[in-house]
Amino acid sequence: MKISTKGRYATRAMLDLALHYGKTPVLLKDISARQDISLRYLEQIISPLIAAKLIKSTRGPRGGIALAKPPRKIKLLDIIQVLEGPVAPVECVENPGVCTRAPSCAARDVWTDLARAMHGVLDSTTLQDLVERQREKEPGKELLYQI
Amino acid sequence: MKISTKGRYATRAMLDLALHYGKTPVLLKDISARQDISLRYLEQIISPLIAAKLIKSTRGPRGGIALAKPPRKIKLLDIIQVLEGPVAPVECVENPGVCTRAPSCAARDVWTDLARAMHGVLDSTTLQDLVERQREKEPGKELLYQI
DNA sequence: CTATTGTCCACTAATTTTATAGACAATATA
DNA sequence: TATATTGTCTATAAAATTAGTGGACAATAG
Repeated sequence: MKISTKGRYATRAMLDLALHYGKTPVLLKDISARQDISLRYLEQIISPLIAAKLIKSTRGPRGGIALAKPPRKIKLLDIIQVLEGPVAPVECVENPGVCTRAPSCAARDVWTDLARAMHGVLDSTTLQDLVERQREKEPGKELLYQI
Repeated sequence: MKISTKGRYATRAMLDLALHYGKTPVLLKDISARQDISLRYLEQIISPLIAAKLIKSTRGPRGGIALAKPPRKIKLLDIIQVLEGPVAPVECVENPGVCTRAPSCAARDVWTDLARAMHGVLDSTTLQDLVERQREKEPGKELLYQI
């Protein structure tokens, strides 16, 4: 019942980008260092986020990556779905065809309730919410990044 | 973000037992057949449920297994926790020590919210609830089992 | 031209999941 | 008390997924 490192790292990387929103692009190398994620692995996590148009990238000197939209417009659900696939505890919730018992399965009802509850949280939390929580937790810390 | 077959099979097996609550013990072999779970694998799923005192078992002829308490007293959360461990999307929710950033990690707050939402559903659903839903879905079906 | 920065694809290691197999223990009942 | 019936324990293995590495390549600012 765990989220994988890809989903977790993606969330941290996106929060990192949100904290730098509106400034110059952020280097993968810097996210890698700040978030303790190997540069090579981080690439694989960023790539689908670019494909999903949540991140835009610029190559070459003074390049880097940045959020493609304001933090207020990006939900956690958007991020998690890109890296983890559909948010549901079992496949039959989204795709009843995978199990012949689905139509008469009471257990499946619970998995559906569970999926709804998870969506409720992830769909109502934006990167902006995380930015605000982060700034409460570490006031002043951001100056380090602005030098 | 999926629950494993152990958690799913355990839920189905427990619902099967709940549907037979108050009658003679149920054979592992019969659950295996009805729920399409290999007998050998089912054993491994039942065993921790016995250790957790959710199921009691009787060996020998006319033996079998049965719920240790009424379906109304068994929450889905009890079952899932036995087979899947703590219900949380990441380990740092339950055990902040595993990650040095935990105290100042805004992402962790979301995982905590998510864990709370999941608990909310699983803690408020009992086997009796599932029994009732199942009987609505398949009225009459149980006669097959009572012969 | 060249240093800088991101992109793509293949591969490998580690871990977890999903089982299978065999020997064993308890007990009802004939 | 012999025997068929039923659950129990431990080891092993196949398959899938997760997590991570590595090398060559592409774009671009200055």
